[in-house]
Amino acid sequence: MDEPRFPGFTFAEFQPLPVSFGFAAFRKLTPLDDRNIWEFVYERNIGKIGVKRKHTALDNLEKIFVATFRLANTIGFRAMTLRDLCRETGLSMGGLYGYIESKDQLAAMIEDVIRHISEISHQWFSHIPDPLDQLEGCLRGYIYFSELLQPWFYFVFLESRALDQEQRNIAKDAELRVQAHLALLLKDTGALALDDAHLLAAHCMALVQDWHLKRWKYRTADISVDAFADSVVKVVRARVGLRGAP
Amino acid sequence: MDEPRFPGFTFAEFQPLPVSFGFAAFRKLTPLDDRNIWEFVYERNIGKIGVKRKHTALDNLEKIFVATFRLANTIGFRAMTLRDLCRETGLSMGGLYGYIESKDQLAAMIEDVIRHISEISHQWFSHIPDPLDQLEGCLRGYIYFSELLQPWFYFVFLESRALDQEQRNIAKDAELRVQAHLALLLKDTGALALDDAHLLAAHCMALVQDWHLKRWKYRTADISVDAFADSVVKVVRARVGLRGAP
DNA sequence: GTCTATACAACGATAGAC
DNA sequence: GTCTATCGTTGTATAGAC
Repeated sequence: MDEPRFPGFTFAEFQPLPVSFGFAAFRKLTPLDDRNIWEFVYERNIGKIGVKRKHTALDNLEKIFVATFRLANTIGFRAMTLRDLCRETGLSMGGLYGYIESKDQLAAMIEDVIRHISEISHQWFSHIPDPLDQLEGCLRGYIYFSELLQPWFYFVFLESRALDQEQRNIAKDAELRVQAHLALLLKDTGALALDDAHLLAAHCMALVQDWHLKRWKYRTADISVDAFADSVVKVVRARVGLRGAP
Repeated sequence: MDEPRFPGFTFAEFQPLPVSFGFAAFRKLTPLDDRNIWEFVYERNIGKIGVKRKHTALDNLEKIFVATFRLANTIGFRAMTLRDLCRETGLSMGGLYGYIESKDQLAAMIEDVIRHISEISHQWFSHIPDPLDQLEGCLRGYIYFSELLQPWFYFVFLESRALDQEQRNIAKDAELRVQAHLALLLKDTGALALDDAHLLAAHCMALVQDWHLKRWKYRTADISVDAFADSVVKVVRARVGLRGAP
């Protein structure tokens, strides 16, 4: 009866964003946000989740993931115990195991969602003709998604070592694919040598990831996500503007 | 009989580095490197370490820390057990506790060393008159130290959440002090507004920390530490060169 | 200074009642 | 669909021999 909302989910089919855009515009147009993401998780893990009543499942999934983020954020995922998780969610140990197969698989579910978003969200900007403008879209897209889904991104970044070797390699490959896409756009500007483009693409990854990695810092300094994104874009555009020699 | 080698350790008294310098020059002139750091650790923790014979202590300290880095790197500090550590070092549980007070304090010892280096190493470049040149020195200093002591920096960055709340705040304060120093130098260039200087200083932190945080990426791509440092410096100088408006 | 042996708490996971 | 009760394992840390 409940129809899936994200069948073969892709960004290409959604209303495009303008070249330069702020967080408010992003939030209004994104097909995936911090409210309907539980449905996205549910649909990606049907079969693994024992609970069949969708509304109950979504409710408890939200409780479980939110509690996991809070606990992992403060003491780390490995230090967090399933008994902690039960206390915070109100579920029992047996009840919890209706939603997760194991503690490790809980981490893998989170990783999967964010990796999927990171890898396909750049489609949303592929219609922009100028490569540097398209790059700006990708950078803003990443920053704004990590703002909207901050606990998810933070978890994935800091807890990916808790995964097994195979899934860690999947995570590394995903980061390299995103970076390669940025490098390609930088190369297409015609302003950078190939080596410089790859290095600058790596710097771009470091810059945008800093928003969720050091959230405490920017919150303390009262810096908005728009100010941060503007600043990152300015740094990257300045470097490209050099056109080769220093 | 064994005299301390780092009494009241500071960088100010050591031979200064030129404005622009590579990793080789850094390595030749640094008073603290990956070989004598065990002595540095020993001297900072005298009183806590039960073993009094210095040569034995240095030997086992190296074994313990190297094994900790390897284990924390692969499975995470929290997942690493003291039995793992015994197996890797060849020590017994009882023997191990002659060097550490607890598992948590082992992490705190590592944190302490790197925080101390990060906070005082900028003294090494305070003789440079031009603020932008001095900034370049600080950036290169951080990158080259994190290259020399890569496992230490990597551990501190990713495992700081394993510490208790008080020590986590100490770590955050340390990062903010380093960043504030960079912001001051950027402001002194006269090319940036105060807000822009602080944001760019934060970007600097993200850029230089990427060298130890994503070491696997740069190793795979066969990028040298000198190429990386040059690229970071180029990005920052380009942004400053904009002189305000975009 | 290092070892073996052990104490004791806490963990992830499951079985079976409701 | 969720609970309580419990299993076997593994963790940190220590005591006492050598």
